[in-house]
Amino acid sequence: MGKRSRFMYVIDHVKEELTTALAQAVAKAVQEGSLPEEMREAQIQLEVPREEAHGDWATNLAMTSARIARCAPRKIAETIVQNLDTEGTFIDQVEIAGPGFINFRLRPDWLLEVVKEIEAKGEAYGRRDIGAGRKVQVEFVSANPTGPLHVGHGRGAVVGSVLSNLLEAAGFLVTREYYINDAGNQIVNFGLSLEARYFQALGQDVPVPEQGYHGEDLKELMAEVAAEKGDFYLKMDPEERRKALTELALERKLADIKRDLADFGVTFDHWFSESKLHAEGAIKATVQKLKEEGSIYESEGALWLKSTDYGDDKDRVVIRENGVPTYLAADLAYHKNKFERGFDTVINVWGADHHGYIPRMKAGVAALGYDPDRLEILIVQLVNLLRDGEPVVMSKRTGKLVTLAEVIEEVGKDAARYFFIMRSADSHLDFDLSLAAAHTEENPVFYIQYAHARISSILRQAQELGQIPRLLERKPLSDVVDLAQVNLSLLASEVERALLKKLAFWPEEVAVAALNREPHRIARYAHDLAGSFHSFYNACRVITDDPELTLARLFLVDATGIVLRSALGILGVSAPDRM
RNA sequence: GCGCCUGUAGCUCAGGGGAUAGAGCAACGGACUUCUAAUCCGUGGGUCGUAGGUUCGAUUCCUACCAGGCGCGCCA
Repeated sequence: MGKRSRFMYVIDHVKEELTTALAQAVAKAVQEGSLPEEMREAQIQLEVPREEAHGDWATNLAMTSARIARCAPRKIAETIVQNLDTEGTFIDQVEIAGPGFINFRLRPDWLLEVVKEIEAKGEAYGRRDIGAGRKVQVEFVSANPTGPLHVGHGRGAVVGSVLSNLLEAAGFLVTREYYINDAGNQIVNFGLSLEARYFQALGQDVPVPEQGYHGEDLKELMAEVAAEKGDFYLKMDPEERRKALTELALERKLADIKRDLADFGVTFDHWFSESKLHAEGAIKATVQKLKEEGSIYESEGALWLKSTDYGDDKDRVVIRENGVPTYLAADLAYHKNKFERGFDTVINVWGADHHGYIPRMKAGVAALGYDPDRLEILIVQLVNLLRDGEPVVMSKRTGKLVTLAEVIEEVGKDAARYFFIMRSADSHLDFDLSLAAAHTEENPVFYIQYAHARISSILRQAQELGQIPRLLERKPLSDVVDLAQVNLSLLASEVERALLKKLAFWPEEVAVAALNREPHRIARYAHDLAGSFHSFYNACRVITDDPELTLARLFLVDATGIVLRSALGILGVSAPDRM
């Protein structure tokens, strides 16, 4: 039952039964001549009706095929229903309603299978093989190492990290990558800024260049360097000096970034250096390849990519008049490198301020001979930082933003991660620091975590009272209690069934979220599941003097805990045992 | 001017070609001798930005317009 494949769940089994039954009914009706031949082509769509009264599942098949069958929807529905064979399936009742919906009600025991499945699979319940082992690279954050991470980077970091976890759960082989922009013009400016700060630290009045980096962090860093090394760099050749200072600063800034991200639960498999592309001649090779493809021309002394051939609205410079490659050139070399590494799909998580860059990047990939659909770009809208409902803008004259480290410090890792992922990526996010930091009331993170703490608490008490044997932390209850001896059909109340149904849909949720690249769905699911659990908790006492009922409910509680941990695990939010 | 995102309850947002549009917060009224009240139950609250179009059916898709955000470099 639902166990044909490792990744086929009760929910999939039910959907398949419905689809098969409908398809066979249509085929039979066509054969009898009561429906026209064209009906065989009809697509079968299943949906979960909003209204409980409309059953567990419904299909609009009769309505969508009314035109093709040249017949009134309700008439078609009747014909289909007459030919429906539900023998041996979970389908219990079928009715025609409204303009021609066919509504299905399932046998109540289908939900009990879900408990068995969750107990059998543990936290693997919900895993999918829709990725089928295909290799996906997710590139995210990739903030310039010339300054600290700020709040804006936080959202991209969480979206990328949760999306990666989600894709892994869906059966993709995921590589998480950070592209370090440690070359090019900005690094020249970075070096000049460092040099100026260094001189300043030694008491010389040298201004930071207009185009340079004015942040306090560099001032502090160079003050440290001056304190450690004194005037060591002063006597060096200026070019050597800037190079040395740049290398030292990049190393330290990158270490800071890695630490901040690690504190945020964000890790990477690869840190990819742009400078490596320059050093290895990859940029030259990429431009050469584009030339061979006929996508490069010369004009005004520069080399241009004919990106308009691939849908961009203007052509783009790749090699400047002065011979220096543009950022785009490096990025094209980088993406060529990605595809050469064998990724089937490459996903870039970008801030909304970079969305204008998409057409030229896609064009470049196409010009290099790769299918541009293999490059997906997930745009994450910008974050409005608030405190008590009031905007928190620039903090100082230099335009210094609130750093990610400060936010984590103020609201904690779990709350920060949840707030960054709770809205869809294309919605502009209001992040209210005071709300996220609130350890009481209206904080959704604690609402979810509290549900998990309650679950742990119940299981703890059941053990202390001797209702169940000692259980290893976070192991399924079925490890110590024989589930076959438990009467799960006692889980029959409305709240219990609502909770079971929520659990049944977890694999479906993982699939939909992964396919649509919508990690925020997992946050919503976790919140909904916690809500279903809280309602159950308040309506049903778990530990009672009725051992049979107690055991059945303990399994429901345990199964909820397992799924809640899976969802929180994907979100990278902790699941506490007490609060 | 052109492009991308957004416009849904007082606020923040889900949802989505279907049957009576949802959640959280805020407001109001209830529930702790019982496994954690960081919880639950109930009430009120909506021309789904505006106008057209496609469709058996549009809040959802298309077009135009209005409003907000972001972007339109031989910057990254």
